[in-house]
Amino acid sequence: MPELPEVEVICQGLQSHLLNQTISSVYCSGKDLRIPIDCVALQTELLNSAITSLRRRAKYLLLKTDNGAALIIHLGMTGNLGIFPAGTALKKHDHVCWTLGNNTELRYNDTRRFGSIRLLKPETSSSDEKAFFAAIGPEPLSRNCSTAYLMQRAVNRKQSVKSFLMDSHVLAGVGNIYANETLFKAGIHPEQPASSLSAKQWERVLTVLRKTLKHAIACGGSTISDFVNASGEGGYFQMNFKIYGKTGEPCETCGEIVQKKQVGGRASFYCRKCQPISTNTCDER
DNA sequence: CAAGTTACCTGACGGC
DNA sequence: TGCCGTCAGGTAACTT
Repeated sequence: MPELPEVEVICQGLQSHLLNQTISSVYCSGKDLRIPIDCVALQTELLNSAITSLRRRAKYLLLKTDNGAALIIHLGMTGNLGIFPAGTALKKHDHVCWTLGNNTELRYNDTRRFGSIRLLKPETSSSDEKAFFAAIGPEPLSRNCSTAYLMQRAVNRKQSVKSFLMDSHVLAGVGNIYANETLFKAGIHPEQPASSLSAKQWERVLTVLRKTLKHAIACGGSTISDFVNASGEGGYFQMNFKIYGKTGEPCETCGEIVQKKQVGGRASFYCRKCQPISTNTCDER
């Protein structure tokens, strides 16, 4: 479910509920996520420490406590974090629950268990954090992501531009929905090789991507099936989808029927007229 | 080494 | 009603 905008919305929504709260107990369902959960370690490292910060990097949430420990949380496809009154009934697929000092609980719910919760111990959390995030590409909304950077990374890459945009080692936080939307608005076919885009096209991709991500964050993210923010409210950016999930419908721009095709193993939606497969070799480069 | 494929897991949906 | 196949927002290990 969650791509950069959804994780950002959750992060912002949780801030006021979590900051300065002391963790008084930790519950685990016993089922593992994508990586095993060490419940004993979660208890020993976090108990009676206070949450000092929460921020997003890529699709990860980084939560730090005053004893120097940290959690790196990923929501996978169906993960979510929410605040609930302490003691109320757990829901199906609630896998980790942190009781906080103000009589509330932070709960991690994840139907498919594709998410992950990594615990960084106080002694090594700083270097572990750096190492973990070093492998991930720059934030598309930050200044250190530029047209020049994307062009340079795309040199000699025969891979489709869509897979390239979704590669977390290249760019942080871009998933299937926003890759589809961005390429539609930029007028670029998802299967065009990354190395074949002109400077002008890369500029358009980055501009459109940033605009789309910001718009989605402002809308509270996209709700497909079950996404909700920390207060249990869905986002409404899905109302603004131009191409994602529109198979068989007329293109909003030109009326051509929207196509669906697997690209890099992921469902890809595009308009044949608005996103022509360009074999531009030298003219625009 | 780059790029494509598969596995991880549950649930919703459509066809029969 | 139910059984079966297909599909789903992500990531990383594996294969080619």
